[in-house]
Amino acid sequence: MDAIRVRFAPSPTGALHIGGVRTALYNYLLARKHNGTFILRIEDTDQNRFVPGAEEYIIESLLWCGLKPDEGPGFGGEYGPYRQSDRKEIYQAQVAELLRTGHAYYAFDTTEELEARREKDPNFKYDASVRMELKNSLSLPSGELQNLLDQGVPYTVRLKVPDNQDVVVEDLIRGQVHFQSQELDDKVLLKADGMPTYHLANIVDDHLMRITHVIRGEEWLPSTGHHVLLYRAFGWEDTMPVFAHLPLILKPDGKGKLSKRDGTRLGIPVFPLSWKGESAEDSFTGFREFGFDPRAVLNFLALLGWNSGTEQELFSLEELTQAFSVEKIGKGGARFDFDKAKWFNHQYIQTSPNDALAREFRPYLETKGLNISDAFLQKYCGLLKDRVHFLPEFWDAGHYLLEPAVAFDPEAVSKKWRPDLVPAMEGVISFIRDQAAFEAGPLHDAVTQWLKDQQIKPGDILTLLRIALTGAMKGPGVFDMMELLGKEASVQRLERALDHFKNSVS
RNA sequence: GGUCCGUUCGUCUAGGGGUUAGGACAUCACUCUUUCACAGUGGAGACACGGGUUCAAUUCCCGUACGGACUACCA
Repeated sequence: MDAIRVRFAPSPTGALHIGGVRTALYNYLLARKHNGTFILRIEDTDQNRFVPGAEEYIIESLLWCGLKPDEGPGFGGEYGPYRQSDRKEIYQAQVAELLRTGHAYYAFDTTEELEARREKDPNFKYDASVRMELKNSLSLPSGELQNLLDQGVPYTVRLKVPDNQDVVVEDLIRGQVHFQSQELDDKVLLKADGMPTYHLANIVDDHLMRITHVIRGEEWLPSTGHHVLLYRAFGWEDTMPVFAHLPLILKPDGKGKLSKRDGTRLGIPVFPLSWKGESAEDSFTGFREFGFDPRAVLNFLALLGWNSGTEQELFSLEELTQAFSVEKIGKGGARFDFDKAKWFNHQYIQTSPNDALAREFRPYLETKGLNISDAFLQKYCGLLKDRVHFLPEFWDAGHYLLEPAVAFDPEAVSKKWRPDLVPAMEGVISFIRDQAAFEAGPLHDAVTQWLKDQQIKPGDILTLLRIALTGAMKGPGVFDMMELLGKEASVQRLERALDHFKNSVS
């Protein structure tokens, strides 16, 4: 087989949807698996929908996920330019060819005329059945055509869909899909502004860029018949890429495909990176800012509609590459399950080295104005990572260890504190103060032995020590926390807590 | 409306003519942890429906229902 060349071809009309990231991922995986080429192409042929910053956003998103294009705007490559707005002349030349061979024709119908037509007949389709009633180079007397062109009357170029052809698409995921050409309308190929439509541009570019596989969203399946016809019209059918249409990502609840609205509505990210739009309504929190590890995002996305056929759930990008195959992509839409995404991220946090976690968490700390040493923070992250799903939770789960003062939970205190425990508490604090080895293991052994010797019920005291350190009935092991805090800070906390306990009403 | 696509536990899915229909998330219980988590064990939980084909269908075929996408000079 020839070297595989795939492309991810987003349109810079705003933030890149998470479904787009999945499409990019599958393209990337296929390319990597076969030592092929992963190409980024920017489909910016709609000047009205162009959004400044969107292209940068797309690229930053891909890079954050680790999906670096081999070719694309800013990435080099022999088949550029990779931005469709820079390829205008190419499309126009190709359209001229189609016009010459009779596979396309000029159409002078205005948007208003067509709208009026659709209003009269909701089922109106610009196709062979009505072609001759409309204003185009097929229906116009030959002199009239030249006349209009000379006058500079705006026109579009449409595909002349042939009659009675069975168009077959071999889809890697769905098998054969048939279209009857008479059901297909004469799609606009070149718009009045001289820009190509998606249909024209994607065929021309895929051909010229020697794309071997088109992996794209299911929304393109209905127009794939047109695309095949276009390859035929150009005489490129023998090198036509193989198609694979991906199932959609569905809303977490209810019906329909996942939309950006669902993100705001449910308080979950649906974009890789945060995006600031014109309005608050058009601004979103990204997976990155939510505290996701890109590896978890990729892992989650990969399994949304695809699986290896084994029971493995956790995959590195390299493992995904090895295991991936387009044929194993499912056909049905996949519901976006945020709980699963959360679980994936938890897995990555649990297995991340403490220094990496500390490095990633530090920025959150700085927003709180706290300055904590690397050593402390690394140990801290190690102690807490089992109970954290997202990076920012490192704060919620253990902030009492980072802040000087502990806020005591009155309920916990009243549940565990009894005034007759004063001597035992004073005793254990002074015992702890006398310990030379301030490491969790030895400290644990020494204290529990001491409690035993003093005939004090460990349950009474250990929980109080915990409350003293954390303010509540939660958190890492008591002696782990003491080791982290060090003797001085630990004892100080214990003494302060005891004072607090004594003053509490019990 | 038309065209096209889809349908296995609540969710993501494995499987495939004869299986106790497997796993993961979520959920519940228990164990561990003198806390909370993590982890472990166990429970509950699915082949949309109707017809064929077949000795046998969840699996193949056809319908129906339901869902979705598309139906722009947007991608």
